[in-house]
Amino acid sequence: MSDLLERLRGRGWRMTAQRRVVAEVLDGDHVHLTADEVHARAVSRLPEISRATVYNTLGEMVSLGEVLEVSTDRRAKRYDPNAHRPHHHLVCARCGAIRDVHPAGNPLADLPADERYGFTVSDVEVTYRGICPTCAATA
Amino acid sequence: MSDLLERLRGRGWRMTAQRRVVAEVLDGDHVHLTADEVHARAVSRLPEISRATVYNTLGEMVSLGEVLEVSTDRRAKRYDPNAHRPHHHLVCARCGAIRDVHPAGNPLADLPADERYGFTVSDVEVTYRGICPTCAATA
DNA sequence: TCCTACAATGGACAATGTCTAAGTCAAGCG
DNA sequence: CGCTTGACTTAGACATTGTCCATTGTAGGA
Repeated sequence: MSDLLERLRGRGWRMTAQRRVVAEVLDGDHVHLTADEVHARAVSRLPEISRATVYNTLGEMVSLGEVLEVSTDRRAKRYDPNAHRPHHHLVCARCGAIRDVHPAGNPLADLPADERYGFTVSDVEVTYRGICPTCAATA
Repeated sequence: MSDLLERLRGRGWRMTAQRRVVAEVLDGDHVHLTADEVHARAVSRLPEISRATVYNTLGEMVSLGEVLEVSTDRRAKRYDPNAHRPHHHLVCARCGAIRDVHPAGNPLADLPADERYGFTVSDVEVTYRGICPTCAATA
């Protein structure tokens, strides 16, 4: 049984077949799926699930802090079930493949006070870009 | 006369009224405009300019490396004429305001070899998020 | 089992960006 | 200066991603 599903259940979520399927798809393999990819996989298990429900469910999981939204390009948002280990992302500029990475150092500390313009800075997001080995081989 | 315009001219660009207007709008004040905002401002100087031309022109300036594309949210891409000074961005989570910032340190060096998964990493993009003073005041 | 509030549905709508076919024009050339 | 030509512009259709809403369905408690 899925950890993600367990955590959601423990928060008093009303459990429905749709929500179960979305959680299972997300938790299944730790790739970073788009909402439409989640929908496609969910449909194969529960054919009548609607697109709106998938969007709603993903949005709720993000609000609950159980799933992270990742936007590495200007295309679709991606959903990352690995919300409880802070991490950043490494993206292939050619094929869009994404890996979680854990850089050393704390970029938040690297932003001096005189570069904060009075903002209350609470979060930082780091995206590394490059070419993955597969794309490099077929260059 | 605009620096940006000068640089573009020096690259053998065919100079048209439309391209001139787009370059002037971008270079005018160093905010980070969306494509549609650029279009709106361009229209006020050259009423018959089309949306497609603005998109095309911005895309060409990005390809030439004279302008940077910035995607800080899921909404529109923004265009940053400050392409020749490397920098990162600080974004207000509430109103979307963007400031250029220059953090200390080099995040590229913070990614150890065993976290690179064979990628050739060439670039890193850092987005700080927080609340700007204006939004904090009206909270 | 029945109720009721919460969830799901599907289809319209919105925002952003891309493409295409046809017309227009900048700039080099004679 | 006036052609010629191919690059540029245009308008609008189309694509993608995401949101909204009114209606229908259902989980879970009494």
